[in-house]
Amino acid sequence: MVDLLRDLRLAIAMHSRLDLAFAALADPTRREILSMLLEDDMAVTDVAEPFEMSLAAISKHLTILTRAGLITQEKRGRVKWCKLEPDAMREASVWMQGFGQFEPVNLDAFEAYLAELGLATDR
Amino acid sequence: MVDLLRDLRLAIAMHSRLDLAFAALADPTRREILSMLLEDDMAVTDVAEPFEMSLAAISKHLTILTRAGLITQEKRGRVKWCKLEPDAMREASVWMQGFGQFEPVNLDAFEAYLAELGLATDR
DNA sequence: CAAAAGGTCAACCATTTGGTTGAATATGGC
DNA sequence: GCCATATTCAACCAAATGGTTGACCTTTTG
Repeated sequence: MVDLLRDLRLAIAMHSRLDLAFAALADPTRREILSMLLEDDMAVTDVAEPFEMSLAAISKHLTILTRAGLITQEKRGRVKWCKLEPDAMREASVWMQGFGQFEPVNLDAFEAYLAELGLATDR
Repeated sequence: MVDLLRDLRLAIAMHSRLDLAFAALADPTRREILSMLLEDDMAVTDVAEPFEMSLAAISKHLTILTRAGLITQEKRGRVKWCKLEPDAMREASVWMQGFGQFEPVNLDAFEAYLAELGLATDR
């Protein structure tokens, strides 16, 4: 009975974590931000720079990414640094891989994909 | 120049396709439906049966999954069959795998994960 | 100390989302 | 032909989302 409740809680928690991750990934601005952070950690202002929306909007996006566990933010002085947290994507990735065995993807393919995106990610 | 436009269109299309896929995956009901379809193709009514929401609501969820390309629907007689389309998840999976090399996930792990979900997916 | 820089907060707004209900549109069975 | 079954459509609703602006707080710099 206790186990049942624990499993239920776990299931609910799992659901909501996947909810947060996928919902965070559903927005192109946020995916773009993640791509940027792939290259290096960045300050909030620098993350915002290439976008045409307000700093406040980007700040919100970063909060959503943080709550989803996809990035972490650490304040040093007056600057808040954003850091990619690739582990958080693993859970979602595991969930997805249950649907057909995708052959392990090599980085080359991913880079080719990024290159193909071109304008959108080329920075 | 033509190539530039083509790439731009491609980038936009790519974005929206990923948007649709991730947004579709962000809802627990829809993920649950995908899990169900993992076992077998199902009619809309049968998909709706375990859920506590209206048939119309499930019908909408199925439309969203279809537009995201995650399932296909084929009408035979008065019954509309829903079929998992695992390939559609590959693109999103590829995108995600760019963020850290996840070791190839074995099915056992996924089944263990499903088992752990227990109540939510045990049918 | 005063001013500038880095971020967030709060209030607001339009749009989208996820659900409902009741009517409508096939299709199948008797 | 008629009724039940399978599914969608349309109108509606509450809540969430993604954006804005202006005020605010904190830290650095001159």
